[in-house]
Amino acid sequence: MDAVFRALADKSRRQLLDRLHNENGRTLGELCAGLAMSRQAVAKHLAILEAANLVAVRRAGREKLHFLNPVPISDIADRWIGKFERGRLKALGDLKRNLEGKEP
Amino acid sequence: MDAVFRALADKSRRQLLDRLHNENGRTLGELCAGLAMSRQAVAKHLAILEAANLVAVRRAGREKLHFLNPVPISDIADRWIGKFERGRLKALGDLKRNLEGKEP
DNA sequence: TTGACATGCAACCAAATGGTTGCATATTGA
DNA sequence: TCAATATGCAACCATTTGGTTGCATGTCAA
Repeated sequence: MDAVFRALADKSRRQLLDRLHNENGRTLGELCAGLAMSRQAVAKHLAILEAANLVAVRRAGREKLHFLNPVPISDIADRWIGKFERGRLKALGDLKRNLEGKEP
Repeated sequence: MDAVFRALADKSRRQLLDRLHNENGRTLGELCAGLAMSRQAVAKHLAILEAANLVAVRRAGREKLHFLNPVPISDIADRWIGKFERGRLKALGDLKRNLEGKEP
């Protein structure tokens, strides 16, 4: 879980996930194209995403195909965001009242 | 949005949000209690959460009350996670097929 | 076989991060 | 007033992070 949050903290890695979301099963070389970054930098990012289980990999000869795994993101939504979502309207009301200086 | 993801990347900061979720409107001193960390470290974390708009603040005399703001988390769920959630089942099926080496 | 291509590994570097300590400021209450 | 309390600010430090370069390995295709 911590690895997932840390992996998502970087804009480049979120962009890589976006690209995989659009076209799944890309090779490292394909993912590098047009990213103002060296191939090795992209490889490191993908390794971090892979360690966080956000990206799964299949070797095909000399190529390495990368696939988006949406499960950890789903887990965030379910286990962590859901907790705050449930109380969202209540919290918003409390927040407004509290910032105005009254007690709820 | 980037600030929100980066703020959420740290376990201590997520714990602070959890504590505010349980008991909203805590002072800095209260939030420090029992956290193996100096007051200044906690203050820095709260500043980061405040900059990301995840925490709102009200001064009350010499105390500073901290309130959870669930909106940015909700925004993540809506704008970013939702994108992956929608295709979750399809992506999972594709993932399984692709890792098995067949084409979809 | 052999050259071109795709990826892997390692050393290195600058900047950001998370933490500390020390001191300053502001508010409360006796 | 004045001491205790609550927070703010700044300098400093170690580690992590995101990036680079250089070279090694593995695979395809002519």
